[in-house]
Amino acid sequence: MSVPEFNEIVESNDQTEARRYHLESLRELVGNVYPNKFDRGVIQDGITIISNQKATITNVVEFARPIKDKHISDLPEGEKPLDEQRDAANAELNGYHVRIAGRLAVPPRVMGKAAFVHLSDGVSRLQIYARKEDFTVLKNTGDSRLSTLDSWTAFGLFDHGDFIGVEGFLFVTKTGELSVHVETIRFLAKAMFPMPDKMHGIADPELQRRFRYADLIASSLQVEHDGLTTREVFERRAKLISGMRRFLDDAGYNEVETPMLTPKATGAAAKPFATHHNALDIPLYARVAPELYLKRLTVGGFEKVYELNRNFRNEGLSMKHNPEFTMLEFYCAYMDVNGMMDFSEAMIKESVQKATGGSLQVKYGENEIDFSKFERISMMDAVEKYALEGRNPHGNEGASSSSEKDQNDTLPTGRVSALFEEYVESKLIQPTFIIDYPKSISPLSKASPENPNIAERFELFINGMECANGFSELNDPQEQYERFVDQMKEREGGDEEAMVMDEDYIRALSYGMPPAAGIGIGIDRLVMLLTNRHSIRDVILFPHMRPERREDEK
RNA sequence: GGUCCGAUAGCUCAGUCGGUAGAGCAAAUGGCUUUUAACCAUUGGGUCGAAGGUUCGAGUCCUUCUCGGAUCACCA
Repeated sequence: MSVPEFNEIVESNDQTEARRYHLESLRELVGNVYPNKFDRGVIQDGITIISNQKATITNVVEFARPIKDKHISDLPEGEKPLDEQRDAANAELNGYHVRIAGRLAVPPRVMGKAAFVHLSDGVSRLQIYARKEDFTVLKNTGDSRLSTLDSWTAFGLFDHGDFIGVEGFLFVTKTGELSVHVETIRFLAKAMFPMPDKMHGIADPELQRRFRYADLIASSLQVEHDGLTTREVFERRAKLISGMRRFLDDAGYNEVETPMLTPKATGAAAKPFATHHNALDIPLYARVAPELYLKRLTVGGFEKVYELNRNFRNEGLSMKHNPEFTMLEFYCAYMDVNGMMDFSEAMIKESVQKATGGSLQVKYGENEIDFSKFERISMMDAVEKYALEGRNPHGNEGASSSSEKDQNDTLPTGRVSALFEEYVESKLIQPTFIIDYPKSISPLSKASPENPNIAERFELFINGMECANGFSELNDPQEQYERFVDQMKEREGGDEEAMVMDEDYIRALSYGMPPAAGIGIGIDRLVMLLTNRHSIRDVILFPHMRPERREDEK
């Protein structure tokens, strides 16, 4: 196997050569060009107010803003503050020393004997102002510092994207922008590659996903953008997930982790990834769902239990499908499907608000999705409402619609679910629970007490996408055994996705499982809705891509 | 897997009817001590995704391939 040269990875061109030259020149001036740490802080009168890890650029900007606003506020666009306003602000701001660190968010604007540049911590940016013969660069090897002349030379070797740490005092410029008047600078790390285009970021979706780090840099350095930046998408994703965790924790749920590598791929109708354990010499499968493990835990006495983690399905990729995706599954003892719909609706509403910053309405493409109300409609009624438009689902002209409900148990379920998938799903834009599923397509679900052919099961559709799936859990081991046998028959009949017999699960149910309801919520799809992203690959940091191939391997 | 679209400088993109390869940003050099998409001047930078074909001549037309996007079928 041939190992590529460093210069093949960091491709040599005029951009990288310039940066390489700057790096070597800096090494001669400051010694170690990749120092191990930099202490940050905000200091007044020699007393540290905000120290070290908390003194991000964002925190420093938030700290200084009210001080500036006291003297200069509501400045109209393009207007400069009055001299006396600025003097008053600076009289106070100059008393604060700050040590901040960040990435050069722009190429330095050097004007002969003074320079401006913005530093970014990924969220906020803060301008620094360095004046020739007015600051020094600290050496990173030894305790000494450069002469002011060498310091100015070193400053000229900083590139857009480098990391530096600076110490200085706060002030506002003539244009009213909060800035740091630099006294000392420490070089922290070099960017060998040029930064993404400041106006357009990374435009090619392949490169956005393949080089997500560069895409994230672009979203913090880009000057203007429409909608959420890539960074904001993943911040919103994190807020949704933490909102859900908090909601469940507060409701008394236990978070657990069940096996990712399982001897049997069960719990969902899906094709698994297969692997092999060498020491045990057995096949293992990446899990397709944690469902049966979580229900074993309800047998074991965890009345409320959840797992928020990845599932793996060896199926096609699409706008809505990634080989690994994140699912929240939870189970609650003594609850039925109706209680579960109530609870999960409340949970989704609250965590959507946490994610959006309070709003229950989000724009998704042409649609506005309103999370404030969730409709509930049976699959049969949905088919009548959206698909048949007056025709009856049996194909018998003249049958009245009132009699159709009574005939649910005699309907060919294949026809209903086919009609549903073909005509109804795409019309379910607003959050809608579809209820009353045919039992035959719900092998882990309990039957309705009113109708033995209907499963107490629901799926939540939003913008035509299935976002959640829940039911009253089947806890009769004998019936579960028979359902597994039926599944195995379908498997033998050629259905690769039909479930396999899980003997230990039957054994677990035979110890007694309380009545319970459960749900699985597709987190990625929910994040798509909340961030107006139309491909699941845009809400997964590192989605699956074909591996890169080098020229000599082709 | 089917269909449609795309790949040109480090980045974002033009490139007309087949006739000398272009711009902005970025880079380099010089100027500028409150700029902010800094500005002014100068300079360098190209295997036009790959291979083959048609042609006097191909970024442009044709074929095949690679990668990506959109869309359809299966999956959540």
